[in-house]
Amino acid sequence: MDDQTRMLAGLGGLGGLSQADVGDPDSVRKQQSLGQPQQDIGDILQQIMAITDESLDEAQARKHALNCHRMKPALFSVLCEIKEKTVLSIRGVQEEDPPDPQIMRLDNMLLAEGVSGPEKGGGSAAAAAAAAAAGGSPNDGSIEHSDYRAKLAQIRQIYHSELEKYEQACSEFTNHVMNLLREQSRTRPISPKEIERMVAIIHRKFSSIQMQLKQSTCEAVMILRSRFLDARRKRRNFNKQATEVLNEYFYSHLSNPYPSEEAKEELAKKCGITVSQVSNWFGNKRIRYKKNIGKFQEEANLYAVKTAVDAANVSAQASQANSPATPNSGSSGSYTL
DNA sequence: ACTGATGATTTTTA
DNA sequence: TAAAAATCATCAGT
Repeated sequence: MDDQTRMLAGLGGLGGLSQADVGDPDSVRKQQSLGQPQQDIGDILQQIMAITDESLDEAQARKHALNCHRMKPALFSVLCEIKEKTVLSIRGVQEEDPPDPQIMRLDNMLLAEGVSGPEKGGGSAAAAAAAAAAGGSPNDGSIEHSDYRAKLAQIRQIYHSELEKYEQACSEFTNHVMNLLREQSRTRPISPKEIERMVAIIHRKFSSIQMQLKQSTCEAVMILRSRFLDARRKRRNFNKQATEVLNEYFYSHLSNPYPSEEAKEELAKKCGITVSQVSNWFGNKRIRYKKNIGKFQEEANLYAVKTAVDAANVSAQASQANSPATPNSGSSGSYTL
């Protein structure tokens, strides 16, 4: 409303000015050339207002007539220019969209899990790598992991089909809108920039939908992981010999049961476990021993005897080397009490 | 099913 | 930052 009145006022002012310089011999011609379009504009506006009351066919015909009007291109460019200067300069400024950190995080995770990576090959390779990393001992685990892999593949398949569906819908919709806008841009001042902007808006909407999909996929994978790969859920006790080695070290260093990094490495090697597992074991052992020394007394005595026997064994063997005539050179088992 | 043992993880502390 | 402490989740014997 306000715009309209202002525009009319502006036009009136223009007319007043041109009427003011009467001395100019060109003024008559000017007035004619200005007056003629003004009248045309009025006609055109009236025609436009009338369109709503007419049938579609008629409207179409009129539209065509308008399109063919000699003033149309000029008016159109003016409209475009005005629009460019008002709307776009106001709203089209904050165009930069930084890559959403959240969606990047999700993408990275899905890639790491082998869900969104390259086709089958990458996925199975990742799964195999995960299986190899998780399965410390080669004998067990392959059955559980095949289950895990199957479930992961299922998630992967759902994810991809959904993603494809969204992508297809997005491009379909974008094409539709673009065609519509292009069609309309012949009669309405729509710049390519605006079409671009619209496409960007559509893409943003669809990508937010995609993010939801990614998020739920991530959740599913996490649940699957915690169900199958969380070490606590498939804990295996160390074998007897390993715990024996660890206990031997622990009780023979009872005054300072803190193996150095090198000692841990050696113990890990001896027991067929990792260094961090050795650290865990000593952490658990220290706190549990301290909490209830009485409970561990028997075990402590046992290992004290064992180490003493071993020492004796070693010295015996040493002395045996000195006097090879000594009988009963048998296994350490014969010394156990 | 119940329960103590045990390996792993998380939180607290020095 | 490593160790202590608390806690979790499963194992394994009954």
